[in-house]
Amino acid sequence: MDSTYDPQKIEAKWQARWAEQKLFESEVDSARKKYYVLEMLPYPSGDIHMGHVRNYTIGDALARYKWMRGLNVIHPIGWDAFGLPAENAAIKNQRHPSEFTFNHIDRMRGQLKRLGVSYDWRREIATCTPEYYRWNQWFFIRMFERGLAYRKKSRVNWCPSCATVLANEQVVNGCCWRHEETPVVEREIEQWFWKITAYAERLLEDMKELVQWPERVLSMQQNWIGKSVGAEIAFMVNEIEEPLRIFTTRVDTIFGCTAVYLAPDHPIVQKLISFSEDPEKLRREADRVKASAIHARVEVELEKLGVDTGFSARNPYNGENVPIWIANFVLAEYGTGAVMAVPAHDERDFEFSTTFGLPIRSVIAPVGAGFVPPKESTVINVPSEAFVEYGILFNSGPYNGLTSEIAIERMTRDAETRGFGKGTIQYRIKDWGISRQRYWGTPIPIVYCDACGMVPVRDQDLPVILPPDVKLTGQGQSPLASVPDFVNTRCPNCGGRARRETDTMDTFVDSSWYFYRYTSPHFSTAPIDTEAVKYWFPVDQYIGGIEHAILHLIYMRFFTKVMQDIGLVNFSEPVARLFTQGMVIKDGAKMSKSKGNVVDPKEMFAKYGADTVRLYTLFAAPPARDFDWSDSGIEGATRFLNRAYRLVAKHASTFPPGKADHPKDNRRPRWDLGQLSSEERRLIRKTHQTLRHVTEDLDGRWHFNTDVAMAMELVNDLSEMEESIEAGKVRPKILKNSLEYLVLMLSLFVPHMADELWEGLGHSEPALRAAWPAFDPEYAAEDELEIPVQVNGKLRGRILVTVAVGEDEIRERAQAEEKVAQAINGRQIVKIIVVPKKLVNIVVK
RNA sequence: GCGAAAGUGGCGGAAUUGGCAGACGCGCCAGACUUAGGAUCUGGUCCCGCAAGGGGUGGGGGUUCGAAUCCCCCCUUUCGCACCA
Repeated sequence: MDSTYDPQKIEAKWQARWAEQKLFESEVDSARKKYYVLEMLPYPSGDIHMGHVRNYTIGDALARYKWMRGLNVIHPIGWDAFGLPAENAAIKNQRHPSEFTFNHIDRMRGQLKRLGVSYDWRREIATCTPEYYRWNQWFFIRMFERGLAYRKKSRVNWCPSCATVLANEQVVNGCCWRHEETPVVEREIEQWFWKITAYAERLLEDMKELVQWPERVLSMQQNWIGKSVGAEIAFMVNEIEEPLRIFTTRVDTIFGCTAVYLAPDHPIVQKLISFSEDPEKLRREADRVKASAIHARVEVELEKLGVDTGFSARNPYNGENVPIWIANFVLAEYGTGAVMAVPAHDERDFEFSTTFGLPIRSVIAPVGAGFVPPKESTVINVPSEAFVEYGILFNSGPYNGLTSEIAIERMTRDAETRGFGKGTIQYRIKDWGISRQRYWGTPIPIVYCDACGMVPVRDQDLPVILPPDVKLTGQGQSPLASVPDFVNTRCPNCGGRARRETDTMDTFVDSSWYFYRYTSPHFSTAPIDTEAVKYWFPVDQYIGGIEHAILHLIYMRFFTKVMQDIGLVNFSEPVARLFTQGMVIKDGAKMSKSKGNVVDPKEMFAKYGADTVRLYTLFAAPPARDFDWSDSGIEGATRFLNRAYRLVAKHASTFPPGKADHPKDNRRPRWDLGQLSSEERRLIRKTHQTLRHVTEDLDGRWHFNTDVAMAMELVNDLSEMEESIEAGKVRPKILKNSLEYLVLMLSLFVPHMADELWEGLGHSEPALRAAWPAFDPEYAAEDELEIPVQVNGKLRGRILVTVAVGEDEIRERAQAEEKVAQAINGRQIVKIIVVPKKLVNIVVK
């Protein structure tokens, strides 16, 4: 072993050896307990960035720890390889997207190997290969068969300059991201949807199982699904005798209804216009309201705007006629697209009514305010603001005096028995639109036949291969439509002439089930090998960025529920524990090319080595928080590694050579603390304290920065003890034991350097094959701890006590009593209460 | 506006359940070794004070022998949702 640290040499050596020894390869083994560590698969953008480094370093530390704890660990990686950037690059350079994609994968794979992450590379997948995407198509067909995949007309963002469809993310301030001057227009085209709304309730319900997910992610998902319980009530439009359904969560306020508002896009609007006395005028005004609503998607704050249609609707509860307005703030896509206006008890209605001079009628009184409801039911109050809480009903006919809760229940029931309404549940979540008018994605396996209609491709004809020769222009609709050989086909049903669907799937489909595929990446008769999934699932730990809190992490849950219904899996949630790491920022902003604050991992590997980059990444901040990169901070990390390496290497050379393989179980040498020199005691204590900290932290808290800090302290202590060690005050056996434990701990964070040192200490196998040593509570106890002493409840200073944590409380007490007796010289002790590490409470006479 | 999280030195951050605030590292200061230092090593580094001592965890109040930690009010920041009826 060299006496100085040469990361480039060491890292190349160990990466080669790990691969040679197949160190990270694992197989189903029902005799052993498994552990599935998963990190979110990267998009092959060309080079890994610091966010990747952080993500994979966290996962790697965990995987290595679980391995050393004796678990059968699966730790896979793959590529989210379809998507827009490759297609855009292809358009620009007139090359094929696969060329970019596979080039990028090769580069990034090399960089991940350079980082030394413990992946089982045999399980690598790329979602753009037919072997993978054929199963996307298989899932599509299963969805189609179950009525979960359907087609409907839907709005898309269309850039007139590009002459193509834009994803929502490509719309910037209402304009195209490539043509900042060109406003995006809406177009209606037929698109495929997956009925995730059918699973809304289960997605909510099963959150109960996700006890190890961050609260933040769950509340974001809950918000996104947006369940609200309410009622649909039909008002009758008097002039055309047609019912108009509104949705409300507050049917108890309906006696305070003074108008009905329609969304500008509500279907009945056109009808009202045509029946209007002055259709031209109403149309003009309706268009004006509509235009302001569209404008609102760009603006932050929308000024409320509306127009009275001149029509009126009958409130079924009290027979009262109220005007029908078109209002710009009513959403067509939520509920029924029509709402009742209760200005006294809704802030938006209140604002609208005061602006347009509509009447305001209170019908709910605050509970317990000593409020006496007015006897006259015609009284119109004019409050200064909307009262939106639940309360007691008045001015509400037969429902007067009821609480809101009871009234909602009873009024909903009455609506049902009298036939003008019903209780309903609304969700904010919408069906998942999966069609993309793009080339670089999974072809949708549907054929259109004039005779048979929409027919799914037969399973045995999958995959529908993405044709390689396509002229990508970025203009017009789906590129696949321009390939006659692809489009023209035979109907799977009748054999007649037919056309293929030319849209491709959203890439979120790819990432919704990729982690199943890792367990049997080459399985050829089904998307997954159910035996392998049975063994490896659920994912024990999933690690990734918070930016996927909603889309990916909901789609993934949805997919698993569908798979459960198909009978592919026998559980409903795929991920037991989720961890969302913070972002990597520099100079106060997220690293990005446009900001010019990017730190390239490649350069860091070349300058410092992978271990230094890993150590710094873990040390600079707890993984859950954002991490602010500092160029001088990493210098500290490399300094530490140099020091640690030299220290261990120097001592290692003094130990007699010989076979000294670490035991496969976690037995450890034991010493009688009383027989040791104080230096030996100090070293053993520090070592076991560090071990305890690191062990407990990896088992749950995940503040790896403090683990690294503890390891630094241990190295600092060893340096300070250098003279005593040279003077022979610490026996080699004890010193070597401490150094070994130090190296095993370091192997989680800086595996290459640790393996080099581990070998230097006489071990023939990598540290990963060693058992994680158990800390000894007695050794890990604080030595001579200073503890506050209270006498009769008053603080009386501090004493030094030896406290053992855990097991033997008697010993703690005996020692404490003796010392305390000395401390309070001679007074009679009635009672002593010892709280280890915290407080000695003494009662004296 | 609603919801969530967070406010600790010059900086990143420590302080498992209330118990020595500032671990560990960066930076800075001084020194050693050096032709040299952006290498390495040693010492110092919350504030006031020569010192004894006192003050100090966004601000104000409270509970407690004891509060960065628990409770109430206020301020600030970040993130998510933003007319969802």
